[in-house]
Amino acid sequence: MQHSTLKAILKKNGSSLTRTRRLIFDLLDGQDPQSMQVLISRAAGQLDRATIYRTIELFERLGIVHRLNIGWKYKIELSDVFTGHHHHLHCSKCGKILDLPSNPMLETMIDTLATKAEFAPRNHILEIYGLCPACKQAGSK
Amino acid sequence: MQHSTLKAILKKNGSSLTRTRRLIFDLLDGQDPQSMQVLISRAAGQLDRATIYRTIELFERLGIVHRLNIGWKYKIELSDVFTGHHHHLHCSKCGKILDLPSNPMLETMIDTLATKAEFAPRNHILEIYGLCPACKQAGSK
DNA sequence: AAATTATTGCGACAGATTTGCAAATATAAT
DNA sequence: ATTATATTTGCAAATCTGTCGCAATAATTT
Ligand SMILES: [Mn+2]
Ligand SMILES: [Mn+2]
Ligand SMILES: [Zn+2]
Ligand SMILES: [Zn+2]
Repeated sequence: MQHSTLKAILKKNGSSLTRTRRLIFDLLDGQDPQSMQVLISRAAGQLDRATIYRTIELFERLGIVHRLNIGWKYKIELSDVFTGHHHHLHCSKCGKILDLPSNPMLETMIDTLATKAEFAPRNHILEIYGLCPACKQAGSK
Repeated sequence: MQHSTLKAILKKNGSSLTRTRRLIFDLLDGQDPQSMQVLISRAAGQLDRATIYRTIELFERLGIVHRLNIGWKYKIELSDVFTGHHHHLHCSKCGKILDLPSNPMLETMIDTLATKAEFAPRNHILEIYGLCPACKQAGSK
């Protein structure tokens, strides 16, 4: 639904919005973070593996997506530009990843702490691990 | 310098502190987070690749080390037990990784926000990206 | 010391990511 | 619209990363 923004970002960097790129964007839009393997299999028959890697690399370079590490592997999700800034709650039991909307107090505190350390913060990633509501329930029976 | 703590953790889990394990621990002690490739090359001639992977896996399982997300790779550092809980400031320019000591207010706020979302937080990772003091200076000349 | 158990090295291997290059597409110039 | 130019994609091969089975070594127990 944000193809115009996507196109603008690409154009600004001298690239164009091709069928391939729209397809990959759509695979990510509105979904949980996706692994490369899932993206590759969802695009099977339409796109080559190498193209997907190259496109994700391009998207990351232009700030369209970013990578999240999940244990050993990583997953891809659209960047804050498309989703709004948020953090993640990772359930250690069922593996689900929930979004935690950003909180102004928290954001301010993070920037303040970094600044006090003479650092110039630009952005950050906060991943919280624990039990999701469902698994927390199940555990306390 | 914390070989006794290391030995205790290993013993508690039915493993022993071998020369190999002490060597890998020492490669991590006091250093910035290390990539597997660096660990492997630093131990070249002394330890096999497979042994290093197996040892890091063991260390992680026992909470001796943990993995850190750096872009789409990861690096290893000693866990909070040895370093104290802290976060990281990543310089986007020179690549340096600085430690940011944990702050009680921040920790509380993170746990509170997760709890409000019906989640049971156990731990978290906060990585801040931006410019380190040196690069910030250089940029504003 | 002998027996038992844990640890390590050494291939071989499977999966993930990258690369070179030719074919296909898109964009710019007649 | 056609031709020239630059970008993008697919395909196959190469490389890198992490894993596994198994025999050799080292540590622990009897
Ligand atoms: Mn998200
Ligand atoms: Mn650190
Ligand atoms: Zn869960
Ligand atoms: Zn720097």
